[in-house]
Amino acid sequence: MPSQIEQLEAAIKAAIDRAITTGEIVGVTPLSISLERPKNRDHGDYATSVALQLAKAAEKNPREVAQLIAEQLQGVDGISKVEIAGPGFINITLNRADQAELVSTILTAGKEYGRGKALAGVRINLEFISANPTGPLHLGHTRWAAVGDSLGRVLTAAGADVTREFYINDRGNQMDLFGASVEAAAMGNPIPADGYQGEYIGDLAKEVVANNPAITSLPEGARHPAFREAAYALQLKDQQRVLDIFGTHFDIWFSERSLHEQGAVEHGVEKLRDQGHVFEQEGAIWLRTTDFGDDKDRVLTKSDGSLTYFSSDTAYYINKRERGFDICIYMLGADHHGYIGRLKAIAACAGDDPEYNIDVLIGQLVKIMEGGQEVKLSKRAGTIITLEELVEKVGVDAARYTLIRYPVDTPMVMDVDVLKRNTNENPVYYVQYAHARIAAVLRNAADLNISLDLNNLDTSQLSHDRENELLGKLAEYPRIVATAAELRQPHRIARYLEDLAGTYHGFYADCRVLPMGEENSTALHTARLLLCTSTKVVIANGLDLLGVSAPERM
RNA sequence: GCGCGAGUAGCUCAACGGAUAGAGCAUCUGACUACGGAUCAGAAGGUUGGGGGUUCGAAUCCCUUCUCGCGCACCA
Repeated sequence: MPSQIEQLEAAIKAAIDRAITTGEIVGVTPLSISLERPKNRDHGDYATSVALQLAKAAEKNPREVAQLIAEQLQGVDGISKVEIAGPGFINITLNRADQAELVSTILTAGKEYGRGKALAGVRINLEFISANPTGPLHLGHTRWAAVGDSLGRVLTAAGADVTREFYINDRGNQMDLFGASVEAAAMGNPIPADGYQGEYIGDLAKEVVANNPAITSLPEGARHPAFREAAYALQLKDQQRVLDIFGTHFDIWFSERSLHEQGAVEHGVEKLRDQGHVFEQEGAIWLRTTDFGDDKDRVLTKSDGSLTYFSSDTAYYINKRERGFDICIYMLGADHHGYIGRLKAIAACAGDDPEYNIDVLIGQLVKIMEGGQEVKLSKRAGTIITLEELVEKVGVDAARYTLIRYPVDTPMVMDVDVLKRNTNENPVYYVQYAHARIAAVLRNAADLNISLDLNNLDTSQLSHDRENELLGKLAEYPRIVATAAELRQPHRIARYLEDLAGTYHGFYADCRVLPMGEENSTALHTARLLLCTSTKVVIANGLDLLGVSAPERM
């Protein structure tokens, strides 16, 4: 059954179609109609500015266009009032009882409510975090661990076929340096000057030796790779362990080495050569990315024959596409924003559409405050905050929620002290509290043996302004999910939930849900309880998209 | 120098090109001796960094300028 908003949208389109067919206005019916819940309640339940948008092409006064559409909307089922306001807004008021049908829609759909088909059939590769396996995941990775995971859930909810992928940068000098650092720690030698300094290196060294005591007596040539590989395995396992705690799961852990082992780099270069964008100069092999807006051409194979990191990037992209992904999403840190141009250029060089097949999201840095002071993050000073430490400080729910709550392109400040508080300063509790509060009401209702049978729902009971407001908010949810998926912005879900929770609390303050004292339960109590239940479903569905729990009790 | 991002209330941040720019915190007023006060109602707080432009309408798009952050390797 189409949602109320869809029905309304269809009705407006039909009205425009008709006006165009009869020649009353000139133009084309827009694919989607902008419909919004007006902030001002005097402006009805829904408002559209479509007449303003059509006016120019129609060469008519916007109010006249609005008038033509409004006339058609009069008398449409469920619409009780249509008004034209301001420069040409159409304000629509719906029958309250019809709106309450939504309760039934939500409860019937359950967990499915909010899921859509906007991205049905689209195969998406979602790559995020992709840290070097040379140390613990830190704050910078944590933002992606939360947002990337949530985006995966949101895209899935919009119908996409999503594969979450972690690209392991397990090749190159950094790995050697990492291995050498662990080895030095184990052998009691000083850590190399440009090596890894953190305390964890010593811990890794101990663990490596404990697992294989003979390792220290290997000849030097064998010892170095042995340490590197052992430390790599342990560190990767640790990253996986921490992400598991954080509730972030990957479908594929993709090793950069494996890319090279299967000859994907050579294959990629061949493919790009076929497309005509590869050239040689000064003994090196280049990709002419400047053909597609990059600021300089990039080297694939150095003059000494070794491969660049960039060649891995190209091979990896081509590999993803050959695995059948329509859209490759990259989530990168702000220090990688220079990659956008070259990644897009890779796609273009491979013959793809850089506007569609590849999507690069850049996340700004997270600052962290504790004790009223910014915590300076420094590897040298040992003040790196790891994902694990953050979770220990504030818990998974608060950490995830806070990180997701902001659009990734804004730098954000996380105040650890605030996250420890269970107050409104900490929006996750505000939302979770609404859920727990409903759960409590439902427990009480069960004690009173009040029927929650949908067949007993009398929609005409829900006529209070607060009920109407709550219903309107619940109706928005599917659109919010679709928009969040389309714009790759999971924070919209969090903001919506805060709004919904606030609306619920307002309803709760003014509308008594359970019978008082000896009072018998009535159709109104049942209707309100079902409204509460549907609100609980939507909050739970929304929190699930964030990977945050929806507690029955707090 | 070039490129990318950011600049909105005292603070942290929202706002598909839409109506009076919104929340939370902080400040000030109020509200339950019956459903969870981790709540609700209200007040105050703004030249959306500055200046131009586009249009019915701009925080949003374009130009310009200032400030901050981050990048500009045959490194990984």
